[in-house]
Amino acid sequence: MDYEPLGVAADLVILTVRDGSLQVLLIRRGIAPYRGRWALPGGFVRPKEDLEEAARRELAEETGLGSERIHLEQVATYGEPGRDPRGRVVSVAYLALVPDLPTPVAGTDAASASWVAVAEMLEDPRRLAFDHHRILTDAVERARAKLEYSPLAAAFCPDEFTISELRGIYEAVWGVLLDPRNFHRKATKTDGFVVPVGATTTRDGGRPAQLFRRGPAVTLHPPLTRG
Amino acid sequence: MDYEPLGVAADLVILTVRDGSLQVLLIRRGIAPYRGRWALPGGFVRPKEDLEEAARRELAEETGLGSERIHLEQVATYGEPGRDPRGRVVSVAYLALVPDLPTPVAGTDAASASWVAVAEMLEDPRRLAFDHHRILTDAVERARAKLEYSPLAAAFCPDEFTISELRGIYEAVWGVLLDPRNFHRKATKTDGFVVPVGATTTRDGGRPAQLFRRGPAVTLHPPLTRG
DNA sequence: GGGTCTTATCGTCAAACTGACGACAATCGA
DNA sequence: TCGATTGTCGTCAGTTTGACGATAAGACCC
Repeated sequence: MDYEPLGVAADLVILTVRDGSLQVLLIRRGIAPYRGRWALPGGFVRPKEDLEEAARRELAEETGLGSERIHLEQVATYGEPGRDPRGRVVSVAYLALVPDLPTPVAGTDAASASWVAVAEMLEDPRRLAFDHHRILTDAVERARAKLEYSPLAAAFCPDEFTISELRGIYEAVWGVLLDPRNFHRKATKTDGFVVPVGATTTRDGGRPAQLFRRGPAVTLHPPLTRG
Repeated sequence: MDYEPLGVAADLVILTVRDGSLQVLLIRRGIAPYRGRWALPGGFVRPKEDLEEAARRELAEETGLGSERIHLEQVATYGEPGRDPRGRVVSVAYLALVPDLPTPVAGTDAASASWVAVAEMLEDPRRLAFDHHRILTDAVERARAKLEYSPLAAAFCPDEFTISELRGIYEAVWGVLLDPRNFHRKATKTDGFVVPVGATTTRDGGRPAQLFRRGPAVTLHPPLTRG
């Protein structure tokens, strides 16, 4: 076969919702290029490894999440010749949605990983290394869009959650406030979105709220609306 | 940098609507592996070439379309280690939507390219070489989904088109029949979807139909519904 | 125990949208 | 002139949305 070989990497946009805001896991680069900047976690795909396998491996390395139950999906691939000053690298970007774990970010990789507010990173393209601002933009937009027509918001929640907590996810990801009453109606009446567990919790204060689990639906008909 | 280099290719799913059916441009493979099977057009990304640039180059080679005005978007990247028996190749798949051109398929590449009904190819996974059945499935699903919430259907039409022609696109891509009256209402009343040109045509027989052009909208609110 | 605060949940109502379908308009070919 | 064909406008009932009032069920304070 006649081809010029290139480096292929998997980069991860790991999102969570903490304290009511959408956050992304980033690594502070300790070495040039882009030393001191934030970057997405990622690494090269190994010779006998599938792309998604590589992404899951990185995810586990960065978060300690034994990842089967974590939502992971491919977003896009970036291969502009000049995107990495060290050489030609094609990056396959993956989006991971994780619940707000009490787990510390146990980075086995050298650099210090931390959760950073997405809004802050999107503000200024120069806060992120390489073309990672673009990758983050695309991944966040994908997440925002998918909340509309898929039950994906539950991927940010623990196994059991209240409707308010679910609404909090939407509000954090979309950056809008939603009417609690209309949201409640929509979430509970959309077929297969959530199923009641039977128990209640008072962890949010106020009247005890029913607990729900994610339902079997794959798509939401009709979709929820942003704003 | 420490990595194992891989081959990176761009594969194309070029769709059009002809004779009321959704068709894809395929190449009959003349050499092993998968000799005699249909395959998606594609080729390796060159050392100094962007991924999309490579896709546009292939598109031009296969269709003769000087492609600026052609809709081209990335669908996904496939990199399972065993997907190409000749070696490790990572393929970035692109989706192209082209109008039904009178242009002959001027394949400069050796093999014979032709338009094939998508339904026929989706029926049996073994009619396509490599993992191209999966790629085609993903790309077609992407196209189907995007027709719902984006004005993309117009990419299948000539510059000026009638509402019926537009409806024909939806019917071919979705494989359903739509009510002409409701479709007409929806298409003309959705803000920015289509704008009237002022002229009419009788090319479909019957009463002359207004001609429209694609409008400025990027997304359709609310979306059209399949079935 | 009685207020008061907070969050959960149900209900109401008008406006918008959908899907089914009737009716009429404008052309062509016989 | 008479169908046949396709385009376009209307009507109507059922559904969904968005705004918002009202009540429920706890916690907290005195």
